[in-house]
Amino acid sequence: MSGAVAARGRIDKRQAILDAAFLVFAREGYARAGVDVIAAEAGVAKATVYSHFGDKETLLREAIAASADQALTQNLAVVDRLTVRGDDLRDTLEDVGFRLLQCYCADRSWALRRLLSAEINQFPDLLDIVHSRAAGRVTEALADRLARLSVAGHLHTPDPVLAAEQFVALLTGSMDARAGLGTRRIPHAELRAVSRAAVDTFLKAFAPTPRQ
Amino acid sequence: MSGAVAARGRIDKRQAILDAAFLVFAREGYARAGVDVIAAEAGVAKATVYSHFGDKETLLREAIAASADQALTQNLAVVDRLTVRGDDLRDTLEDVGFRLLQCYCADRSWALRRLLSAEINQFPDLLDIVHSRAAGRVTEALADRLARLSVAGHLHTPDPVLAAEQFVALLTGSMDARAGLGTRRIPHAELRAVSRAAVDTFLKAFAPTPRQ
DNA sequence: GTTCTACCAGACTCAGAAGTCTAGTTCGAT
DNA sequence: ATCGAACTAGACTTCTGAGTCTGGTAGAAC
Repeated sequence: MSGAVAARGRIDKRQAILDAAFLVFAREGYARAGVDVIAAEAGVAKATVYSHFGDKETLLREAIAASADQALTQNLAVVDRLTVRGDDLRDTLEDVGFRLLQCYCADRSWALRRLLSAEINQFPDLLDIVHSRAAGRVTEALADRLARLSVAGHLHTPDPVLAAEQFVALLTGSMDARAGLGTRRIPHAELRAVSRAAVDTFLKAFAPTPRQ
Repeated sequence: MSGAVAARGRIDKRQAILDAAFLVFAREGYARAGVDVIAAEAGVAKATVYSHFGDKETLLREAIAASADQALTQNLAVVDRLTVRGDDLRDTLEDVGFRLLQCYCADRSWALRRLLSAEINQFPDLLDIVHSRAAGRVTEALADRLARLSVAGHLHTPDPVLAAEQFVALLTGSMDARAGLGTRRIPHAELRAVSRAAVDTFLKAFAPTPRQ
């Protein structure tokens, strides 16, 4: 007699609540979001939400932390592809750039950044939650890869951290305007073009031999 | 007997309300912000706010529009400094970059971007209000200047719009992380360093003679 | 079978805030 | 002097939403 929703058993209600909470918080903002709406969206009673998380504020923090963890995982998986294979470095960079842009432009990524911007004044600790779990580490990991490429002679980056920052900047710098803060959908072809342009400029600045 | 506040007469209550509204909206977010708080901050009765703007939503739009206008003016004034004088182009670019960063990192700028991010889902038209008045036009104006510099032989930018986008990206790309979305204060020296690094990379990519 | 735990549906309390209304005040113009 | 427009202080209505509580159900452990 159990409905399709409850069929999975009693486990991972928690995860369902976190997902629904992030969705609703992102859509409506913290203040407008109703806990009853979140509960309904998660297919759960309001009291269950409170028994799991205590109050709305805690729910926000946990939902954001979970979302940041998820984003970090995806980003690191992309950065891991940046290895010195037999292929052309330019192609590899363009591919990694494109995939990073896909991560950056995912709905959940925009939602996370918007939500963070929105609530940073009320909950300053959200910054640390997200930064320790996502933003900072990606640049760091990227810097590691660039440093390796430098050592191997494929790049010339005296300051790998700066190079990583600028690579990410060239990729994502124009996306806020292009994507209307996530309200406009961007075609893959445009992401490829942006990545190509970014790699173009990046390699002009950091190619090992100052040729051409 | 009139207090110092009311001494200026009945005029420009409107502007005081707009300023206070932006301040409070930015600090608390649209939903949390109380119209009575805004009125108090503006040194005005709540009824006066309603007689001027009708409702809270209109007040938000007008406050954001006014703030965007202000930001645009400041940014354009900076871009106007990008001319081909006798000086070194690098110095000029670094100066313009530094000043653009100062605009970007002004409290009101962070507040505007955060507020826009926060309310973009509830009020999608805010995007057009701000974009038509600010973000888009700055890159445009910058592209014009870069095109001129190209024609004069000081730069090599086949696509001035792309070059302008990338210049801005190199400048501002790392500021979100550095400034903690505007919660951390950034020393001038760091802004100068970021500008120098950006111009470095920019010139490597777009200098007219592919020398060195 | 009993019991314990997690859950559900919904009623309930309480606080805060939008927007309205009233009565009185100040200022400029005629 | 007086009239009208803009303003003030604050009471008032109404609604929304956080968090609590109650009574009842389902499944798992024993």
